[in-house]
Amino acid sequence: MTMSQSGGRRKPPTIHDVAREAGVSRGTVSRVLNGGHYVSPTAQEAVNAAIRRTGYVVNRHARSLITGRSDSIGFLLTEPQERFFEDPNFNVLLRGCTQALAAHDIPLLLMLAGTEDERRRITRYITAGHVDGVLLVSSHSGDPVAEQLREAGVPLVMCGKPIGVGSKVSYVAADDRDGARDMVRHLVSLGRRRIGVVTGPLDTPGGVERLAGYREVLSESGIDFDERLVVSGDYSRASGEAGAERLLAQCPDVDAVFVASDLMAQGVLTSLERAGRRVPEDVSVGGFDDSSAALAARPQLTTIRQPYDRISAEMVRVLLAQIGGEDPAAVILPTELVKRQST
Amino acid sequence: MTMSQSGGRRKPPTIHDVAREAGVSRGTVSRVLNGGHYVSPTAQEAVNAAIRRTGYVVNRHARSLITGRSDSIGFLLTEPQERFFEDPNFNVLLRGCTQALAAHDIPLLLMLAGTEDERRRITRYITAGHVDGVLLVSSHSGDPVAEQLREAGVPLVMCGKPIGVGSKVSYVAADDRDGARDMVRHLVSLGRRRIGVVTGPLDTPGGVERLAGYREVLSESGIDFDERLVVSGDYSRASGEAGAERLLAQCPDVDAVFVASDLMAQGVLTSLERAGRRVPEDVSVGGFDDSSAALAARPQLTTIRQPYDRISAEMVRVLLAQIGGEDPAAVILPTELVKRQST
DNA sequence: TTCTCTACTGTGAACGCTCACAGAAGCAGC
DNA sequence: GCTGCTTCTGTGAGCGTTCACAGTAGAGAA
Repeated sequence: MTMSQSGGRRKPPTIHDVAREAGVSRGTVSRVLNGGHYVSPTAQEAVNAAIRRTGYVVNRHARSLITGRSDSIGFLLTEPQERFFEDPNFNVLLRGCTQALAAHDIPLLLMLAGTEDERRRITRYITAGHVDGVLLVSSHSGDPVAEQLREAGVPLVMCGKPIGVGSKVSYVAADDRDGARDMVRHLVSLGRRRIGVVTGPLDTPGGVERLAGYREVLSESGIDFDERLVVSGDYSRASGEAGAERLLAQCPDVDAVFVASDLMAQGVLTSLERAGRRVPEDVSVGGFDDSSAALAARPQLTTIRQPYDRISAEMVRVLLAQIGGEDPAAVILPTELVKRQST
Repeated sequence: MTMSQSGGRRKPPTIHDVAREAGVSRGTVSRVLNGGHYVSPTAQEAVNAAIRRTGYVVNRHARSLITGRSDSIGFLLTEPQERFFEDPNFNVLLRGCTQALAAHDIPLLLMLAGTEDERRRITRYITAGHVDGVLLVSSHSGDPVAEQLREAGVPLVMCGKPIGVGSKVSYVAADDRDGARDMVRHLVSLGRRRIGVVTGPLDTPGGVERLAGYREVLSESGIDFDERLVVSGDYSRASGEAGAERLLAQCPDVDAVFVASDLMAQGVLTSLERAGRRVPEDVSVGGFDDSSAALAARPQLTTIRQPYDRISAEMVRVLLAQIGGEDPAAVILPTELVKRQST
């Protein structure tokens, strides 16, 4: 631990120093560092002891120079910054990914593409090979970035099912349709019959699937579909508020609302309160995500839990597999109904 | 643009290829890449053309290997993950820092230290020299990480004034005391006299300063200080809610509350509503931060705007200066009163 | 002329690592 | 004995840069 002497930074020990200290060659030290195959137990131990004594840490740049890997991955978010500021789901995902990557000793480079310029700059950075792979979060449908990265041969995993990209890109998503079914069945079981829905963007698979689940349950329950009960939003709180207002105007007899995100559901609660409707007595409200917004809402939201911890872990797993040469893969994870006060 | 051919990744062009293409030597290309001093206009142009033609991008690892710099910086957040999930201020800061760094073509490594183990792992990573400097966000007072990094000689800038660390560490902060004064003066100007306060953690300078500003205005306004009007929180929504409850129990005649963060103010609003107090008619509520929580709250919060865009820009500026050899610096930025519906 | 100075250019030597290869040692089978 | 195989180890080369240094050319001064 001679390293942590206060003051300036002295020159750190190299693999050479460790080799000398352990009485072996550079090659042997390198082999120990990279899995320890074809190394005698004696040498193994001597090297490990030398590493501890010298405080050696590998120089990642020297390694990368020769291996061609950067041993770092990018987390790319192509959303307007307002959404990043508002939606806590990103933070959960971000945290999950850093954690999963940390287990592999891989740093995460944060890339926020709020504007077109930034998108271009970041795409150039990535295709230049400065990261080994990319975790891409983008609900934004017409987003060309996925296609560009795929074409450039950059390993890529998306969060949520992509649209308009061939089957060649990996993704990890929750089972949107099934989650929606669970929620709407729950609302039906409470005796609700005039169930409104605030959808996500209908040019994204997530938005479409959640609406599809809603319709399925209506028909299996013998409830007629009424298109005036359907309004669409963009996952933002404001769009939830506006959506609920339209809903109330079109169908004053609405007795439940299935909202495609917790954040929009917060907005729905605001509108309902302003309109004098009590939740859950007059109107039941169901959210989607189980983000911190669900707990922050008054009343606390009944919602569909997306397993973000598993989603992020799977994203990392699939990405690393792909970097290791495996084919792209799609992973769908189950959701869960969480009952709270709003229904 | 021969690079972006679909399919596998071919070997990228090196500085050597560019040199050959431009009819100059490696050294000249390198000089052009690094500022272009001592290069003739002719050579300059030839090199730039060759770079464009070949699609050359510098290999950062090779550069780092020789310069000893990593040309990347770490954004370290030592907070429990619940806070990261709940508080949008982190996102604003994160966005600002990535943006400011992007202008220098420096990637940001995200480091989230939610647990003690992670803190250790990350500290080891940083002191190993894998980043050139660290942007540290930590309200957590007894946090040893700043001192450790300082001792290891790692360039460091903190967000918010640090406690318990010598004057040797840089920081950028908003003028907490002045902001608090503005808010409390505003409440006084509305005729409020029984002004409660929900403080931040009192083992942090931010928490202490905002309380100090409150007391100063009371005394300049000839209002007696009543310690039953003071409760302390930890910046979380829940602590705001609990704080307001205690406040109402201790001083039912409270007619205004100055809350040291917007998130806590949201909690305060919840408690006041439950207690049947109207905001702003019965009780005025003032927040602090001007985060997205202030706009999400009902009614929208009057608050003190912290200039997060400038804070992040200054953090990056100071950090880069320090990496360049300058001494640590402290920067205090002015705040601004933003009037909305809650007062 | 010759010398000095400035502006520019090329070259070899690193930087710290991994990888391929060559070799050594031990052991079995003929 | 030789051959082949396995397990282990050391060595040289090279990854793509930058940096220090040596050198060249041209201008101006002595």
